[in-house]
Amino acid sequence: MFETTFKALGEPTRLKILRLLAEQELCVCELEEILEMSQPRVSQHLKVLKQAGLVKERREAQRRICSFDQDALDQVFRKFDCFMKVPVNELPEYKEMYLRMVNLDENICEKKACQKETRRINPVRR
Amino acid sequence: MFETTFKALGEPTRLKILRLLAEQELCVCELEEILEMSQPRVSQHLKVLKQAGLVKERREAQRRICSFDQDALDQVFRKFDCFMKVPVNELPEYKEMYLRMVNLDENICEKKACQKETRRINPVRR
DNA sequence: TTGTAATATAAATATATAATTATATAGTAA
DNA sequence: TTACTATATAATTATATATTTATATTACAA
Repeated sequence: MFETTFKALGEPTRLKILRLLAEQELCVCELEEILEMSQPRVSQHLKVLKQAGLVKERREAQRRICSFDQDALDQVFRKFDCFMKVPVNELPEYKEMYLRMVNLDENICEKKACQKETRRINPVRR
Repeated sequence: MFETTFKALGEPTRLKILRLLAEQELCVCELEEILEMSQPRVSQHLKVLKQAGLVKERREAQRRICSFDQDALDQVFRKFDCFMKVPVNELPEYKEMYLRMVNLDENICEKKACQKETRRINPVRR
């Protein structure tokens, strides 16, 4: 979920498209002209932005007029902020990791070294 | 700059690492244990996070203890917010695009079609 | 209804990123 | 010193993403 948004934002062409759409709505061929990029290139990046919910689109004759959804972005950022600040044990998807974290041995690294040793003595082969 | 941050955030393993570090500081081998991932894998993702300025590191004997830099993240988000909201003509790196945007022809798309036609009549060959 | 404008999508290729495996380094403790 | 612990880095391989080229779709105008 956050991954989709951040991935969408972490690409220079998409960031440009988004910044331009924040200024005014534009159709694909206008973006093509402004960015000096091919139509499929623009089109495909727009698809990613739409899938991430950052761009909305309205139809007018043959054209698809794209606009930036500021509210959607704000909402993701707010949710991300919560995600990062809530105690990790309240995140179901982190349950297992949380358990391993609280059970961390003081000498975890040496323990691993010990396991390595064991493995060297009784190696598992296939 | 934003690209680096968003790219760092837009990858599931790095997001997990960051979320864990938001809970408490951890050394590489502890992350290894919690995430059940290989040492180079953790190490390389940490490198990306450090380069993006999201993770700081302190040394204690052989260990490198990593921590999440919440302030750095907040600052990037604030700057990104400004970047998205300032008028685009105030962004030097968008100067050329801005000019093309304000000079957009009403019939930009048809114009392109016309250029295509010209190209078909006088094709450029090598 | 036919041609064409605007856009999408598929296929092929190029490029970037991630993961694994192997090796190097730097600090520590015997 | 020497051996080892913790981590980094390099090289290789695997995988994902971006770009280009070619083609399909859909709405409109003649």
